[in-house]
This record gives sequence, C-alpha cells and structure tokens, in this order.
Amino acid sequence: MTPQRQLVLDAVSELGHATPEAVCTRVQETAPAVNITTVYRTLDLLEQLGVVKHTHLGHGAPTYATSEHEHVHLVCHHCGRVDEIEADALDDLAAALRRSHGFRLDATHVALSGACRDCADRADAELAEEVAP
Amino acid sequence: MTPQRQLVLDAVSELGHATPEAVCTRVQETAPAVNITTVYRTLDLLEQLGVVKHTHLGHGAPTYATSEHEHVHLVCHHCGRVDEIEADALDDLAAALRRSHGFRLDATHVALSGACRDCADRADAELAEEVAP
DNA sequence: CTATGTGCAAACAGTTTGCAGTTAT
DNA sequence: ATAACTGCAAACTGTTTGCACATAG
Repeated sequence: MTPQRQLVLDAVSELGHATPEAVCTRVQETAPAVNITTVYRTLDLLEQLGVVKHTHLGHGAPTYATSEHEHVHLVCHHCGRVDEIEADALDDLAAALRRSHGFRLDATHVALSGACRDCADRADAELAEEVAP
Repeated sequence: MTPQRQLVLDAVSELGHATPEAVCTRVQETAPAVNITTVYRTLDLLEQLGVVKHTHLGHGAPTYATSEHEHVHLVCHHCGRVDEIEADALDDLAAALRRSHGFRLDATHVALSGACRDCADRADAELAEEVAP
C-alpha cells in the first residue's frame, strides 16, 4: 500500500461517489504530483481487491465508492439529481429475472434512469398549462 | 427530410440497435461522403422527433433503435451478451418507485447489468472447482 | 436572400498505453 | 538486482463545435 494508493482510497471514502477526475483533484490537494493515470490504475486495483466499486450514473464518467456503500441509484435525466435506495428494493425483480432468464442482476452497477419527483411534477404542470392556458 | 437523414433512419431500422459509428458505416456503404458528424446530428434530430430512441447498454457508445422497438435490455458484464425482455417486466418496480420516491422510471433507457445464464453457471462451476479440486 | 443542412478540421472528455525513471525488497 | 509502482507524453474512442460551402425555399 503506497502513499498514493492510500490517498486514493481516502479520497473515495471521503467523497462518497466520485469520478476518477474528482478523486484525482482531491488527492492533488495534499499530493499535487499525483497523476490521473495513477488514480485510474489504483481504482482498478482497489476494485479487483473488492475495496471499492464503480457505478454508472449516466452518460459521463463512472463514480467510485467504497464497497460497504452499496445501494441502487435513481438518476433523473432532466436535472441530474441522484437518489439512493436500498438494494433490496430490486430483490423481487432480481428473483423474477433469474427464474425467467437465468439472469443474475447486479442492481448496484448501473443506475436506474427516469424523472425525479420534482421534474415529473413540473412536466405534468407544463402539460396541464398547454391544455388549458 | 434530406437524403442523408433518410439513409440514417433506414440504417437504424435495418440494424436494430446500432451505435452511431455502426450507423455511419452502414450509411457510407451507399453514400461514402456522409460524415459521422451528420449522423450524430441526425440521430439527435430523429430522437427529438420521437422517431428513434437511444439506450445505454454499458460503458461504450449508446445504441439507437426505432421507437416502436421498445424493451428492457439485460446486458451481461462478463461476455457482453444482450437479452431483451418485455418492458412491462418492470411495471411493479416502477409502481413501487413512484409510490415511495415519486420517481418515474424509464425502464428502456438504461440496460440492467448482471450475469447471463451461461456466465453465471460458469462462475458457479469455477467456484465449485476451487472448493473441491 | 435568408435559413437550413452538410462536410471538414479541430477540440473536447474520458481513458488507456508505452516507456523511462524511481522506489522498495 | 529484480520486481513493482509512478509520472509523463501520446494515443485512443466517443462526441461536440466552429466555420465555410452548398442548397432549398
């Protein structure tokens, strides 16, 4: 465990979900020479070791978090807001997919996409306005 | 509707889910001068018009399909295999998320990640071998 | 003639790779 | 001295942007 690796792990722990870029920026606050290449390599390594996991929240860069920090993400594709829910919220679906298709769902790896409450409400309001202006 | 746009739409229809690159390659078979920039712009346009939709199947480029072609995707993060299931398989989950979080799920926009039957079975077999070699 | 569409080159973000220098063992 | 780790530069994929030219209404 080199100093760089410790710093990367610390950064992931402190930041919650963070992109490699964000981790790098954080690490560079205390060790400016650390290169983004090292961050990528270290994140890969830590993931192989099972210490961190990455999640795809959407189009952009993935985010890394410590492995304890496991939940399903709901991302709003209007405003980008990210909510977290308990992983067991998808247990029924996972069981059904396994039964019907032999598919073993990894619910935490990819976020669910949709509209958050606020954006859904706003869309409804705008729709109502068009109908009766 | 310019010739380029028609070609892009045709390519999307014929290819099923295709990345912008793949669409471009297909279009260039009949119109070699068409640029990938035009493909991107046209796909955006067709999506605004509601004619096509894109889905994120994983890390790489998104795939485009005609809007009729709506289903949920199951991608295996071991072998990359993509299965399609009916969109209503997630209706219960969608209802639950809406009730509990006001979140309106768009089940078709992002694929569900996991292990397909073959890869799951193979992983099980390897695990058994380690225990009793 | 004005708006729209196109192609090209260049930029961009995110990520990976090759290589040389460094450090630990 | 051998292996592992790091930093840097360069490549790479996927995507967007600015600009000049062409076309159509």
